[in-house]
Amino acid sequence: MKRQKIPSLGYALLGLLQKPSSGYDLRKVFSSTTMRTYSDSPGAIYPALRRLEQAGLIRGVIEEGSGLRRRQVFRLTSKGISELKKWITRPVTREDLVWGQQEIMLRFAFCETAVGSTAAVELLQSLETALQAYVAALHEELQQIKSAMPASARLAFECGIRGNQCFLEWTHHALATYEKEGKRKGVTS
Amino acid sequence: MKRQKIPSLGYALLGLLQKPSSGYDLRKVFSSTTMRTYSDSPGAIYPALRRLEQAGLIRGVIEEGSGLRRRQVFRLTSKGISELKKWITRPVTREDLVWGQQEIMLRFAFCETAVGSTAAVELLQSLETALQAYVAALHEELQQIKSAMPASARLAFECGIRGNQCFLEWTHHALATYEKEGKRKGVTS
DNA sequence: TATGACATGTAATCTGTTACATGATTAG
DNA sequence: CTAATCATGTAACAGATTACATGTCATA
Repeated sequence: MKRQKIPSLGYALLGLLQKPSSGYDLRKVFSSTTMRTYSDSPGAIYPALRRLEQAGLIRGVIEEGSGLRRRQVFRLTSKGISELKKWITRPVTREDLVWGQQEIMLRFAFCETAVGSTAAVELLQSLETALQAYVAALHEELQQIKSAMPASARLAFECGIRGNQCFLEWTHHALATYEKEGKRKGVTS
Repeated sequence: MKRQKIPSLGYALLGLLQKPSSGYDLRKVFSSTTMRTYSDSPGAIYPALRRLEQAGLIRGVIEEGSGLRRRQVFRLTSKGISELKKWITRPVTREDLVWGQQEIMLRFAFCETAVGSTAAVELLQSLETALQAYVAALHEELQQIKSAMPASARLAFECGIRGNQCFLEWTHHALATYEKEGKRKGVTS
């Protein structure tokens, strides 16, 4: 009955388990794709899977099929699906931005298959709002402290601002993409 | 005699301790500036300081001055300074990029005061090389998998590419800044 | 004198890392 | 047959989070 918070890795696993997979499959995803930011070590993944299973979010079934190496395939439960949706659709906060784009982008990447493209647009809009405020705040912070900083520190700060500005422009690009798609599909609706 | 690897927080503390500070001062930096990505909790910072002290990288002295609240001010030792320099000046690897810009930018921000502007330029050049290769690799990865992805996943991937491209452009901006400064100071040398 | 900010710390718990261990199956 | 790969795990440890504990000093 403990209300444990699910760490980022847990949500990454939930998202990937939209397609039923074994622990080994998931490790391969982490070691071979852009998701290598997450550890592919068995000491991280197998315990994480067991925690998710104990929380009732996924269920593992040992395959007794053809090849017959013991291989446990995990699937989302309905509780797991709703937890995943909740994580994806909650509004983007300032804190989310401070902790990094990584997790926000993971949420967005899973959004379409898990919740649908309407939710994807909403997530983008929420992100846009948060980013606009954040970029403005960063500009202000720079004004206040730039005189007392060495050049490298000021440049590093500018890098952060540029990065977030670029991120903001991407949200516009992404929103435009969805708008176009919407027109293609549903002008007459 | 343990050769423990210093975690990111440890280096952040070493960099900040170029200016002698108490644990409380450091916590305030983490809670109030752009460095709020690091935890400002006492349970993280005081133990980290003690580890650095045990490793001989910093030394704390209890102030017996005027105000007389007990307040321990930490300073870098010569060993700490050289460890900080080593961290800052080592070449930027692919792995550094995968784990995030954060730590690279921290190294750069501390670079000028800790090692000097020549080292800052070298760090930027190393970063530029690594980024060019990384962006190229990301483009290739996108080509290989984009057909099998939902729109949101593809857009998320594009976001990563754009971010790194933006980062690359920033390195050019930063290098140009140093070039200009170099001319102002040393044309006749 | 009581409240709140200053300043430092500890203990329980959780998660992740590193490194090792185990066994089944397939390729050479 | 033996080496590599598939597939799963465990144990020891390090580090972070959370929540609590302690005491000092200023001020209202």
